[in-house]
This record gives sequence, C-alpha cells and structure tokens, in this order.
Amino acid sequence: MATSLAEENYLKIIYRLSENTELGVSTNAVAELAQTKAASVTDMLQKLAEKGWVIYQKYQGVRLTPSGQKIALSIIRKHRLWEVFLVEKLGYNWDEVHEIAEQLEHIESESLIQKLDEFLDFPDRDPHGDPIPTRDGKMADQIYQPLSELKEKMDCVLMGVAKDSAVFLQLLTKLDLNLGAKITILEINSFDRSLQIQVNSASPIFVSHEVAKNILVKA
Amino acid sequence: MATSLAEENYLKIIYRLSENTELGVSTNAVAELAQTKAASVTDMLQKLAEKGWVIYQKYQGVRLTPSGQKIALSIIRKHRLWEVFLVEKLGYNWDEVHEIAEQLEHIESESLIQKLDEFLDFPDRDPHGDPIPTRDGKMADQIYQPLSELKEKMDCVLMGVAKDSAVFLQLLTKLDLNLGAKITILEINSFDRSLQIQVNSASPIFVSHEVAKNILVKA
DNA sequence: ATATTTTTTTAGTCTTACCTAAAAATTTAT
DNA sequence: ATAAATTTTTAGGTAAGACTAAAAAAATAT
Repeated sequence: MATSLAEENYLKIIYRLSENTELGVSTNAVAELAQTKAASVTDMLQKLAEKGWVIYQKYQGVRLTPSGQKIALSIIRKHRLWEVFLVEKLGYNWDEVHEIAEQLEHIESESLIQKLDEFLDFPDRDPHGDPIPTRDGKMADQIYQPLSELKEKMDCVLMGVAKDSAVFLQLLTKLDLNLGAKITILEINSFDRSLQIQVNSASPIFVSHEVAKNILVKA
Repeated sequence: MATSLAEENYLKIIYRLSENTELGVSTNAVAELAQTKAASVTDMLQKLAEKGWVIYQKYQGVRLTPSGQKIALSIIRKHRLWEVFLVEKLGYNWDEVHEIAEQLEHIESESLIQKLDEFLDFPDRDPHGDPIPTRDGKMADQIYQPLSELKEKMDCVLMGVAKDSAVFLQLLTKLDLNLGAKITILEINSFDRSLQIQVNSASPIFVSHEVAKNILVKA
C-alpha cells in the first residue's frame, strides 16, 4: 500500500519514540516531534491503525506493527544513506545534512537506493555514527555508550552522537570533537557532572553533562 | 514565495508548452500533460495568477511571467542535473531516469544543487542531450536539428532526443542509436518519409519518420 | 448568420492533513 | 476517595488540490 509523506513521517517518529520504551508511545510525544497538535495526531493514528501499520487503542498510546516498522526502517535507511552521500560525495559537514536528508528520504525508488548503497560502497553507519538498516529491515544495535557513563581516567574514541541538531553538532566541531576523536576523561565534577576532557591530546576542555550524554564513544 | 509540488509541476508544464508557441497555452493542453481535468487546471491557473507567476485571462490561455519562468527553469535545471547524476554516477540507462528525476527535482536546497553541479563537473547537457539551465536561469538553445530534416547521403552524429519516454529510448538503444552514434542517411523513402540509415558503419536499418523527428543530430 | 461542436469556466463535492474549542478519560495530588 | 490537573479524544472547520455535472464562451460548420 502506498504511503503519503505525512504518514511516513509519523511512522518514523513513532519508531524513534519506541526505541527507548517497551510501552506504547503517547499522543503528546508524537505531537511534539511532528510539530503539530495532539488532535491532529489522534486523527492520523486512527488512519494508520486502519491501514494496519500501528496498534492503536484510545488513551493507550500507539505501537508499530511489523509492517509499520518495516516502512519506518526503510525511511531511516534512505535518510542515512543520503546523509552519507551528502557528506562523502558532496562535501557537506555533518551538521548540514539532516534537513536535506529529511526531503530525500521520501524519494520512492527501490533501484535508486540499491544503486546509491553500492555507489557509497555499502556503508553501515551514517555521518553521525548511527547504524544504517539493511535492505531487509534489520538495524544493528547502537553499540556505543554515552560519554557521560564513563569513569575518570578512561580513554575512548568518539564514534557517534545521540542527537543530530545543527547547533549541537556545530558545538562539537568547534571543540574538535569529530568522529574518531580520541578522548581522555581527566575529571568528573560531582557538583554538576560536567567533565574535564582532553581531545586528541590537546589542552583540556570542559563539557557539560548534557553534552556528554549525547556523545557516543567506544571505550 | 514558497511553491508547492503541484504548483511547480504546473509551471514546468506551462513552460514546456510555451517553448514552441508565442501564444498563450490552452487549458486543455495543460490538463493533458498534468494528467488531470480541465476544471482542475482552471482552478490552479487562477491561483498561479494571484501569486504573480502567470498571466491568465479567462478563455485566453495562460503564459508565464518572468518570475514564473524563473521557477520553471530552476525545476528543469534540477531535473536535468539529477538525470546526469543518475546516469553518470549511479549507472542508470538514459531510459530509466526520467521518473526518478521527476521526484528529485522538487528537493529544495540551493546549496545541494550547487554542490551537485560541481560534483558532476558542471555539465551543460543532460543524458538526452537537452541543455541544462544555468544557475541564473538562462538556458542554451537546442542547437541540434531533427534527423528528419536532413537530406539523403548526409552524415551526422546523434546529439540528443526530442522525447524522453522510456519506450522510445529503449527502441533507440536496441537500434544502437545512442548519444554520439554516427549516422549516415542512405535513402529517404518518399512514400512514408521513412529513412534507411547506417549506424556506426553497421548494416543498414530502417527508421520511421516519427522516430527520425525525435532524434536530434549535429550535421 | 445561425446552429452545432468543442473548449473553458463555474458550482458544488471529496479527501488529506491540519486547526480550535469543548468533552471525556486518565493521572496526580490532597 | 475525591478533587484538580493533565492528557487525549471528539466535533466541527479550513485550505489545497483534485473531481463531476452543468453553464457559458469560443470556434467550427452549414
């Protein structure tokens, strides 16, 4: 069955919100990410349920069916492959590609994605370190952990980010915190959980707990 | 002012229909290309006129204003650049790219098109030999002439096509009539104006007048 | 010059995806 | 356990872009 642009965006949002929890996703949570009103979300959830892409019961939140999940994963696959293209082939920075990929992810063509995948040499991570779902809808786990979970004196390598807003990524870039950066935790401030770290053996810098939470590293 | 997908497609169609004639474009002609009904076209023409992109007077047909033409040319530019990408970088054949480019042409990002143009090394023709409008909205003339206008015994090179439907392009490919093919006109049949031609010095073949009309060559 | 045919427009609906305001259900606080 | 606050749903509307049927204008034929 054909999916409209709006439907695809809803399925993608529901997928994202389902990643953390086993429970149903709330109407309000969807509304916030969709930048729309709760009433509109209720409308759409009913339509998605009729089409068999979500399980929806009034007041009980929503969860994806296998077919809904398959659609969501295919959108995410397209989004992430296009991001690789934009960065690797067109020379964009990692903070510039999200919005363009939001448009490109809705282009409909099986063969296009196959050829793009091949052209990019079958990448398995996007420029933010996120895994790219396979053609048959399997996505590797996020195997990296937030920098905020490490202890003092530990070394690690920056492998990804948990948030891809432009302002956040621009901050990281300014701090020389790019993919592959070597990080040493010098000290964790117990008062506000901010960290003093060393990036690629340069002079120490401070990052807030909020920032550290969104930096994914391999110990 | 922002343009919707539907508006962009109408402007593109009106541009195409204006290329041949100085007069206004008829409602029915637009309806046919837009694969919609005349009543829907009338609706849309009124909206486009309000936005200042076309001059429209009841029963008098429609023509593009400079701003409407600028939008149309930017869509055509995007369409043709994406076609070059699909053929040159992803390995598509020239008969497979039209529909995908119809989707890609609506992606909105100035920087994307600039970077794509650069990545493709600033092509000035698409895979069908059509000129690609420049960034500032100038399009080179179609400098090639239909094969059907040449005389017997003349030699020429295939530089483009005047029609990019998949069936037509597949026929050409089967006859080895690709971009750059060397053609010699052996004989023109005065009864039905069909031609006997030689392609790249192979054994002679016949092509109809209809086919010859849509093959563009450099003498 | 008038009648017929064709083209175009108007009028009234439909669907999608959104909205606001009000009602109902659920959750939280006392 | 009940009251208050919050969340969610329903009801009723709007705009874009399509549709059909009927009316009006223009073009063609007699």
